[in-house]
Amino acid sequence: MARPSGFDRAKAVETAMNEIWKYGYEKCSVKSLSEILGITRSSFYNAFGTREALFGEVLQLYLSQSPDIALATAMPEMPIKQLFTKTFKSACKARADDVAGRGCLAINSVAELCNVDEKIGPVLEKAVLGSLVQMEKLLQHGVDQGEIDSHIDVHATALALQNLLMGLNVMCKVVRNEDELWQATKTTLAGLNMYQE
Amino acid sequence: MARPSGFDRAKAVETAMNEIWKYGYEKCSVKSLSEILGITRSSFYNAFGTREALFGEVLQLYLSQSPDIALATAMPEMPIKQLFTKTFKSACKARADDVAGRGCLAINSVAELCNVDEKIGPVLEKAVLGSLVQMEKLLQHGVDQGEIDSHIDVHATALALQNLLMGLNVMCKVVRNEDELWQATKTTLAGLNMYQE
DNA sequence: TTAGTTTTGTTCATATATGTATAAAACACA
DNA sequence: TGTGTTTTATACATATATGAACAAAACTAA
Repeated sequence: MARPSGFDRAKAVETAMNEIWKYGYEKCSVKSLSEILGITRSSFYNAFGTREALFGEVLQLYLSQSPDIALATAMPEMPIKQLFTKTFKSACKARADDVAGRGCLAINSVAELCNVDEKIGPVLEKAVLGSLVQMEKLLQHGVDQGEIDSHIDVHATALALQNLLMGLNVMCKVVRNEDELWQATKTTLAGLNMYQE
Repeated sequence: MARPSGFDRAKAVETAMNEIWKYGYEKCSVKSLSEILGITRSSFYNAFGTREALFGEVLQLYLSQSPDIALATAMPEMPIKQLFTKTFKSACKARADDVAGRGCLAINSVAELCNVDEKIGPVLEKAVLGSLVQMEKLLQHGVDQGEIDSHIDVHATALALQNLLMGLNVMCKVVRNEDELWQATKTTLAGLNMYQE
């Protein structure tokens, strides 16, 4: 028994995501976000609490549909090298396909907010380190399966792959062409002996 | 025959650089910058014209003293692989040594402003693409000298190296440890067959 | 010392920003 | 049809933001 909200909260988060993705967190004030969502600041504060809290929701939504979400699979069906190859390739495509050249919301935010914003910084850090751990797990799985050479340094290779992914997500802001993004990525993947169509 | 400035302009640019490096461009308003420089906004506008113009000067200063400036050498004395190895290693050290974890001002700005700010975006883009071209030149030089295998794809390798550099400059915001940064970098460099102590 | 020029201080104008407080409206359920 | 709860609207308070305009101060070189 309460008055229902006059707008779709889930859609609002998605709209906010696209706005923050395009312009960055700092540029998106409560005022500007409220205007784009078509609600008053009053409703904004009521629905989301703070801008920072909304960002948390936005980040979760973003991560759940980012191009590299495929790597989050607990136990992949595919061979690991194929999984990496396929995922990185589709990331290149996704980045190049974005005509606005927004890059990666998460990585943009890391660059903008890590070691700057006391609240959001650690959240982003955790996401990156989580991805790194996952890379390591996948590699170890590949080693265990006999697919990947057991002599490799799993941790170092995971760091290299994470670095490749982050680099790609910045590079794509400048290199807008899928072929070149893929050339950079494929060359590195192959060098790490992780390339397999 | 004119009243001299009451502050050191060059030092002011350096102070502004450190401020923007730490907090990012958008967070540094003319008001906050003026306060840190110890001048009035009036003097700020008089001395620098606009915030954007100041950023141009800041970027130039930053680039002239960034860890990877060594790559800008027209004709290096050192073997190319050694040059890459040494430069990337010192970049890892510089990033890890920064207790504030500011990362790279240029890359932070690329993430923040490319495809967002109409004026500054293209300037940053040009800097990145310039660096890429320089990578390619160095590689070609290495090939010409017989140091580097002539079968490599010079363009693709340059893209991979540029990607490595950009990745490192974001990674370092989260991975604050020199050893791990270097592991990531060394592994990739070695994979690209560009590692040589 | 004065004339010319630049720097600096102050004010004006307008817009944005965050967050709170209070009142009005709208709805669901009993 | 009330009643209670939440949403939405409006207002308040305060701080920041940009940039222009104009006056005052400070300096140099003739």
